[in-house]
Amino acid sequence: MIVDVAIPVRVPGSFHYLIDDELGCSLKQGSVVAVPFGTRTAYGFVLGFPKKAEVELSKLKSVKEVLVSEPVFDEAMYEFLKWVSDYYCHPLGEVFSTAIPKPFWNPKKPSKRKLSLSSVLPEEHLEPVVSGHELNADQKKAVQSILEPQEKRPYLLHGVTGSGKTEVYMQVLSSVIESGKTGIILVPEIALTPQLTERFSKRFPNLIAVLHSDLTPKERIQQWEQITQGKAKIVIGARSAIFAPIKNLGVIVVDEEHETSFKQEDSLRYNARDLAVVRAKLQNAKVILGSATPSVETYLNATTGKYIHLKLPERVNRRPMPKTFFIDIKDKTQWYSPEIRWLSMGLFRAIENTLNQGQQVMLYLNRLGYAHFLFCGDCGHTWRCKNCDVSLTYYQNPPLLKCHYCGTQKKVPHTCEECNGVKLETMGLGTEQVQKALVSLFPKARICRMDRGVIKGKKDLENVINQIQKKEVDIVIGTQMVTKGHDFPGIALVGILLADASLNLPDFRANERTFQIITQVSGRAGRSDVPGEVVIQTIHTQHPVLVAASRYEQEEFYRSELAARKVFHFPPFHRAAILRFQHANPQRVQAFANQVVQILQKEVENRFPKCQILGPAEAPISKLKKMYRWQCLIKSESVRELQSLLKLLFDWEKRQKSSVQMAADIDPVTLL
DNA sequence: ACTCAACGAGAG
DNA sequence: TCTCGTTGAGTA
Repeated sequence: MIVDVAIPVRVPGSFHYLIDDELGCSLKQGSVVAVPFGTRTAYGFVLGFPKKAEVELSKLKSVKEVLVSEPVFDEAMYEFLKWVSDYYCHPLGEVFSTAIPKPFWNPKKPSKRKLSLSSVLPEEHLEPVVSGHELNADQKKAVQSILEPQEKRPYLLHGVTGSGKTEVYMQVLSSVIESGKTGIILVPEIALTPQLTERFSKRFPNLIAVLHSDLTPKERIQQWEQITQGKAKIVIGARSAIFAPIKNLGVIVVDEEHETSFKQEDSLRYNARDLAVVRAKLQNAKVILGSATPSVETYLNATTGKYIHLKLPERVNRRPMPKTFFIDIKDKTQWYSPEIRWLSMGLFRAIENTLNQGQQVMLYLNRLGYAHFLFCGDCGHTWRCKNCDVSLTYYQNPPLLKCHYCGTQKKVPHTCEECNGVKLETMGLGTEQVQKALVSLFPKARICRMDRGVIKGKKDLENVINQIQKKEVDIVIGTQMVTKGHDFPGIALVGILLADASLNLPDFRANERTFQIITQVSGRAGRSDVPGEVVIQTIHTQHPVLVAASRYEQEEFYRSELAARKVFHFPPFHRAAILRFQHANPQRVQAFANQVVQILQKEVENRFPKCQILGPAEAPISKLKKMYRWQCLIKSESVRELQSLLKLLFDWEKRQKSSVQMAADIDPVTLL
């Protein structure tokens, strides 16, 4: 008997093995087996039982051991994962290993696990909390529309910050479960949304499985088994939860669909939001993409009718949107002092007022550490990472220079390594510096930071959120983290310190990002009875993106952004793929990249007129972890052409057997 | 991904 | 001559 096995290695395709008939009968598609692979033992997923082998029978080795006989994926999941492998140009075995938790396919002690025994659901019966508050008219309309059985298209649930999207999700889930089906809820980072998880657990007690990155292997298995055994009806999780093996799927919700954390940025570079749409289609389920600031691609789909556009234009209880003010921070007369140029007198006064009224303040700055970099005042030398060739961020507490790419850190030097000078200076503002300055400016205020520097895990985050909600903190200084939909009712003032920071990034999504950040941060203000206020410090007080965001003129923003994307051939009108090349030897990567681009150019001329090849060029981070990196960009109006071209290229690569690594990033988040 | 053999520069 | 680190090829 021959068995076809997908092994998690960087090789496309699967491998054939022999197995004796008797043992073979215990296997099914989806079983996990140990097989000899080269000189070592590998684990692999059983795909099928071909009648004939592709290579001579004598070359086949035998399956060593059956590790898990009960399938870890079903037919529907197999179809889905094949689609993923094909679309993202990634080896099938690696797709399986990404989708299925490691303890299932790579058990430390190869024990033949029985999958059907342990039950961990608490047996006590909790009464479900019935709907928190009554839905308003818009929410009701949205729920009704989503539950319309004839409609197969995805939904964009487009609701302003604080409009109660979660209530809509819960109502839909409740109906779906009543009809005997199940749901998946994807959230940007599960650790960042304890509130949403808690609300769902209260509303649907004993029916929720939660998947997040800091589960222990044992907990992960438990949650996974809740799902496979059909006890969990709702899975809540970050991007990888799109692979949850739930049966009878009725709906997938992607909350904050515009968030870039749905995109995995290493190994299999999939986008869980896009896969939600694909999986829903394959399994005949509904899909809801929710956001106050939809991604430009989703917005386009909603306006062309490919998706259904549902709007929640009002905040719950008719709370007004916060009022917005601009302050021109390049105007010297606005500076708090010549030393503190990043804070305007206007914002200072606003903070003072808010504190005097016993309300909370949130300040947003998307830069970790104390300063952007360290340099020598004598010779101008800057400290850079030896592995990655980027400047090291300066941290003051504890004093360290850190690389944000590879994580290397070292002690802060006292003298310049080039000229022995001692006048070391820093440049660029970070949250540590803001905190330090505010402590002396507002000595009575209780100040906390909310960024990756102080929040290491789920517990830290819960603590900080609790503190803020209990009003044990007066001023919160935060990075990205504060934009993620948290509900802080006491915040009356939001200050955006450098609104331009994200505008000037060399990225085609810079405008979109900025618009989303400004809107989302502003949305943290005024969530209770006190009306909110937002102060935006900027050097471009007239910038159309900032103006549109501050006036809540969304249609205006999307209209002009879409027009620009069309003119410059950017997504969503053109699709993109980046090919990345890596090798320890700089000449060899470059040569290989050049060769690939030549081949691509020739193909474009012959058969793929809608594709366009740009590059090759050194990658923006030309050296990462001692590997030299080159890349090229492929753009195309036609997804099909782009896909065929890539298929062709990967077939060619397979025949080359070059030691230069080549990997594709399909639908990249950034083109750099 | 992982592992092994081949290759080549440095120490005895 | 021996040893260690780097590089390339193959996995059924």
